[in-house]
Amino acid sequence: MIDYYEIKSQPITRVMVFQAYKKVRANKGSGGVDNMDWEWLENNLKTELYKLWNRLTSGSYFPMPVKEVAIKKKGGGERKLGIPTLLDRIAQQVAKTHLERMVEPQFHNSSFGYRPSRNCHQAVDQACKNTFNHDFAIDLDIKGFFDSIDHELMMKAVRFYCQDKWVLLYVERWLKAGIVQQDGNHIDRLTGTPQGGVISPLLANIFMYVSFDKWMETNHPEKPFERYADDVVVHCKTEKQAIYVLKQIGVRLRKCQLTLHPEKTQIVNVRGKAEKKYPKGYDFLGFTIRPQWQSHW
DNA sequence: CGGTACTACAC
RNA sequence: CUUGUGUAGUACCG
Repeated sequence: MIDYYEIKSQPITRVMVFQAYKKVRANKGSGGVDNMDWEWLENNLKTELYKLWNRLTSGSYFPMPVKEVAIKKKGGGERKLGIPTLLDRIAQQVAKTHLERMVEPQFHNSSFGYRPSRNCHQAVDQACKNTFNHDFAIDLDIKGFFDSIDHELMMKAVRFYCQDKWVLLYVERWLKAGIVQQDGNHIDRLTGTPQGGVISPLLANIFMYVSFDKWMETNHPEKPFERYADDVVVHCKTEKQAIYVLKQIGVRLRKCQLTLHPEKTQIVNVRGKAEKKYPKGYDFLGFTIRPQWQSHW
């Protein structure tokens, strides 16, 4: 339990809630488990936003479970979305804006995904540059990234960068929020952050900053990399280094309860000394990167 | 500068 | 029915 006096040091204002409402509404996304739609919310806007603000500031805000929806991936698989209620998405937007302001300046320069003023072209551009003077690249991907994020480690990471009680309280509640499956069954969420949560991409970046970016900086500072969410390229000079670093990364990520995707993770030899053993190019963010040239599809 | 309506791509 | 973050483009309103 938390009381008003603990959280009023970083007050949530009604303006913040209204701005968040406008931002979330601009997506025109569908409703969550309560089936509330934008038309209804607009008709009851004053009372609903006031109620939400009041709950957020008092610490009595509890999110509803997320609505699970399976969508087809173009790769052929299935992706499980966890769709929060409209009001829960608005609440997340309030916290996301606040938390992002605190952590964003500290993020690694080689992190490109889900970040303001950054795009995949910058990541691909940097990958191309690093490919010129590094013969080997590790193209790695994390299996079920959003779904496997450990809650305790996630909270530890957030706590390190933000001490606002209300942020910590609600981030934990959003992580722990239940799931209502399409057949109507309620299940608990033990790991992961919902794919569909406004704050999830930011939480993912915080998690990977601690688990990977910062770890690379201290343990392999001479190896440049580019990270876009869970899609990473690490550059190495030699085959031996590539094998060793990949192994170390695997160990590190496992300590953070993450697993490398066995199919999508590979060592690439961009200049042909070991051309028999490794592929000589790799796909990154929709581009194919090879030694002399780069092509889109 | 603020807001709306679409489109496309990455994850 | 299908969510989210980010980027880019086009049109429009104040």
